[in-house]
Amino acid sequence: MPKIPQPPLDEVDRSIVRVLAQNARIANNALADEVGVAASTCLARVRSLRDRGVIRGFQADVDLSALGMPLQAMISVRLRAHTREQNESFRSVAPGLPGVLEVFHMAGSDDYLLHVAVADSDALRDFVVDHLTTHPAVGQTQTNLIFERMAGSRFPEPGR
Amino acid sequence: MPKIPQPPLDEVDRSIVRVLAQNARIANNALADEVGVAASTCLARVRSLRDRGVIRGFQADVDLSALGMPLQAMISVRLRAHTREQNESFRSVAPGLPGVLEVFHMAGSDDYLLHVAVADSDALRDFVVDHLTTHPAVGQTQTNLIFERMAGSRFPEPGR
DNA sequence: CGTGAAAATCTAGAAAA
DNA sequence: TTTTCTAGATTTTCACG
Repeated sequence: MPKIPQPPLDEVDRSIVRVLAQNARIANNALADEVGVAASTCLARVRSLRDRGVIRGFQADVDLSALGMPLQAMISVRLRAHTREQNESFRSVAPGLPGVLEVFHMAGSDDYLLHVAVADSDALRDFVVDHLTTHPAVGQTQTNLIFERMAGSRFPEPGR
Repeated sequence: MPKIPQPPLDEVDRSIVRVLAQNARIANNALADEVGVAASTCLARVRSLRDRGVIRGFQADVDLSALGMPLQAMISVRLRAHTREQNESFRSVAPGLPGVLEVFHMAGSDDYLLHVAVADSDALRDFVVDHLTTHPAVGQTQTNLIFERMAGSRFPEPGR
C-alpha cells in the first residue's frame, strides 16, 4: 500500500473521516448532509480519501465471543537474534497466524506484541506452542491474558 | 451493551459476518449474492446480527498518519492499589483520553495496557504526564514505542 | 462544487416453500 | 418459520454548468 502524497485534509475531509470512522455504513447522501456538501461532492471526497490511503477500508466490528473465541491474550515475542532476516521471517507470517488480531512491532526489548483471540486456554497454549515457540526466529514469549478490551476513539484528535 | 441470548450462528450468518468484517460498505444485494441468499433475507440477517450484538458497528479504518498522529505507543499501567474502586476510576476515564485507541484490562502484573496514537514524542510525554501519572489511581507506567502495527484477520477462525 | 436525471439499490410487505 | 418475489421509494452515480 504505497504512501501517496499528502494534500493535507480540509475540514470537510476531516468531518467525513470522523463520521465514517464511527458509522461506516451510513448512506452517502446522509453523510453528505451531515458534513454539509452535495451528495456528488461527498462521493468524490470519499473516493479521493480512499485513493489517497487516508481511509484504508471499512470493517464490521464483530463480537468475537459470538464467533466462539471469547478469550483474548497479549503475547510478547522476543526474537533469537535481531537481524533483518529474523525480523522479516517473523513479520511475514505473524499477521496470518490463526486468531491473530493485531501484530505490533515494538521498539523495546520485546520485539513483537501479538494480540490474539482464541476459543479457550487450551487453544491459547496450542497457538503458542505450534506457531511461536516452534518458529525458528522466535526466542522467548510471554503470554498475558486480557480481561477486557475497550475501544477508544477511532478518530484521535491532538490532545490539548 | 447487553449480551442478548445466543442462537448460534449458522453458515449464512458466518459468511455475512466474514464478508462484512472485511468490506463493511458492500451493498446489501452484492452481499446477498456473495453469501447466496435473497436480498431481503440478507437484510433481515444483517439486522438480526446487529440486534443480537454479533455485529457491534461498522467502522472506517483510518490512516492515523494522515490525521497528523503518526506515532503510536503501548503504555503499561500499574495501579497504586488493586481495589475495585481504583480499577473503576481508571477504566472509566482511560478509553476517553485523547489519542487512546484501545484499552486492555490485563490479567498480569500490569493492570492496563493502553494503545495510543500521538503527533510526536512531545505529545506522548504530555499524555503520560497529564493523564496518567497525575491520575490518583495510577502507580507506575511504562511506555514502549510501536514501530509498526499490522492488522491480522478480522474474522478469526479456530486454529487447527 | 452543485444540479439534475438515469440507473442501481434498498426495503417492506405479500406470497410461497 | 424462513425465504423469495414484487414494486414503490430511496440512493448512487455521472455528465454538465
